Amino acid sequence: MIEISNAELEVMKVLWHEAPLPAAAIVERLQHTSDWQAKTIKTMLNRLVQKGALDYQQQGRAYLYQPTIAQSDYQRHAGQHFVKRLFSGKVAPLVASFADADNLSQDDIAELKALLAKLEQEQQHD
Amino acid sequence: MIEISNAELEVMKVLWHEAPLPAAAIVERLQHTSDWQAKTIKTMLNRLVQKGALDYQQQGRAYLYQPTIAQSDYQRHAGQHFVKRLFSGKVAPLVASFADADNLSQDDIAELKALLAKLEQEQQHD
DNA sequence: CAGATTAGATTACAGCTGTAATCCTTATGA
DNA sequence: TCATAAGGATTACAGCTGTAATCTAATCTG
Repeated sequence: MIEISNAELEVMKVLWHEAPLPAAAIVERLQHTSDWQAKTIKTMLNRLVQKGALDYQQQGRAYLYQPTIAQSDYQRHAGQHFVKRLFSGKVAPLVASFADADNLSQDDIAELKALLAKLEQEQQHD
Repeated sequence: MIEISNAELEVMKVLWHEAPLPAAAIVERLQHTSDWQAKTIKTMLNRLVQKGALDYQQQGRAYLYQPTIAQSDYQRHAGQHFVKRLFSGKVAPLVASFADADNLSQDDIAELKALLAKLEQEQQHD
């Protein structure tokens, strides 16, 4: 899987939210949430294209960029990788660490319960 | 929080498992699970000391290394950080992505259910 | 048409990382 | 005692990353 650095990820997020976009639009969106220079963002667009995480179509003189990887695919992959690295591949201890950090709201708990219920449901139908 | 790189983390894991240890013992343990040269491992010990993730006591001519950070603290911190970066801080979607990847065993599901039950229990007592 | 602006391409440069090798000092075995 | 081994300290070096600046070609503007 393609390795995407921290800064590059911010660019990917913009395009996962809306694509394709020209560089100018990406720059504009990122300047709301970061203090990167336009040149910096261009560099990252270049690197992401070189890595194969983005591709583009030419539109006039400019490019329209878009992701080659779905956000959900990237999230799934990176999640597996992270949890393997730090939690021996088990997600439950990570959730427990969120609880320890008081970072599980009532909503989060409800969401997890619903998810587990759904999984058991599916289990029944196997 | 101290940044620990991938390779450095493998060294930390050895010492989280057992500490303090002299470099020789760390090298010996890592050579079972990696193909790093002893010199490479020494470099990482050095860097980890410089970063403040390890400290040591001198024992004769050698050092006895030990972590300055508990594994659970590092896990909690890194977990928060990762989930914030990729899942907007919500852990439930990460768990869902594990389910999508068929990476939630019956045991994992049971563990999560137990955890949620315990959290609700605690909730009652607030 | 000439100068200014703009798009992307190329270059820059320091710090971190992976992966060692070399250096220096001290202990140790022949 | 003398060479060697063993510890740690220092140095190496390429690739990745963050953060741009410069270069070049095209376009817009007056």
